[in-house]
Amino acid sequence: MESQDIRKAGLKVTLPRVKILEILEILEASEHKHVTAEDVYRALLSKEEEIGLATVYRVLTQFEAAGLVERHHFEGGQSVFELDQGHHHDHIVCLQCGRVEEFMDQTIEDCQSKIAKKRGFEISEHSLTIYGTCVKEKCQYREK
Amino acid sequence: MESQDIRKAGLKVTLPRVKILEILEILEASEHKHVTAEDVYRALLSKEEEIGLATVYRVLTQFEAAGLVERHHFEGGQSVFELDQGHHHDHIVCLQCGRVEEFMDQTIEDCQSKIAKKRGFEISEHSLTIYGTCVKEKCQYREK
DNA sequence: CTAGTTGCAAATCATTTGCACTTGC
DNA sequence: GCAAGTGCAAATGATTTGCAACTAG
Repeated sequence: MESQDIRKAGLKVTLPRVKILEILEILEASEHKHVTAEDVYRALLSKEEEIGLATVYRVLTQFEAAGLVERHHFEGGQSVFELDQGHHHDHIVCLQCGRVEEFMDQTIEDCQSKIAKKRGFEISEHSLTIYGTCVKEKCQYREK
Repeated sequence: MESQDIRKAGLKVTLPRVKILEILEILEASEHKHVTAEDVYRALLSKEEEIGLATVYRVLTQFEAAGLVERHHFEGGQSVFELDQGHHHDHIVCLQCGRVEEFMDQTIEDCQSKIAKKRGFEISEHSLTIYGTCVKEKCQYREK
């Protein structure tokens, strides 16, 4: 019941918010869970929902602040959002097809903590993204 | 002699290009070698150089293509440039004062290659940035 | 009822581009 | 001399904001 999450975030349970969270949850289960605000907006349109792009941006930003959603800045301008799955992970992005895979490597995490500690930095977050080209078999869908 | 680098990049040796490269070289030696296009533009203005912001953007982009300069996308919108020092490194950024330190960890690099290989990705580049707060003693200059 | 939300249009910010005017080579 | 480069103003694209009209609690 996603309305609980919205309420818990201190936000009113409104149609736009419910619909947007719904979209994100559907995408979460798909191959294509990393989306731009524009993507969400188009998904809403295709479901006949009359929700403005400005609202999509506002809601995604509020969801981010509430920890429901994560925002990433991959190469290429637009912000990319995904539902917060609770567990940290990094990304590997195919520059040809845009496909995004997730990974998490404890050795890397540990190294980062060590580096930060050695330099007297208190880590608040970090972002690691590998860009490359994925194998032909997987690199099929050429979107955008 | 920086004009050599410009010529080698297949670009005409013009005043704006020389001046911009000069600025970047001076900054390179300083504590503050990661700069926005706007920063470079202001540095030029303070040296009485009449160079337009559009040109700064154009030149930085050309320098990037030529491998003279690296462009990073830290949090906060603007692109950040630095002279290409020839050796890869990652960044650790203080969210309070904006200070940037560089680091490079072979273990992390190796892990990344391993991960990419396992997933059939051919790495073309990667970006790792740690965000945090640095120790009080170093976190002095509150710029911008 | 009323503070929080939304939609829309206009504003903003970083960056890019069109074009007439220079300037290296 | 002429292609390449520049300045400026206008265009762009992503995101944000002002504000009057709505709606959840």
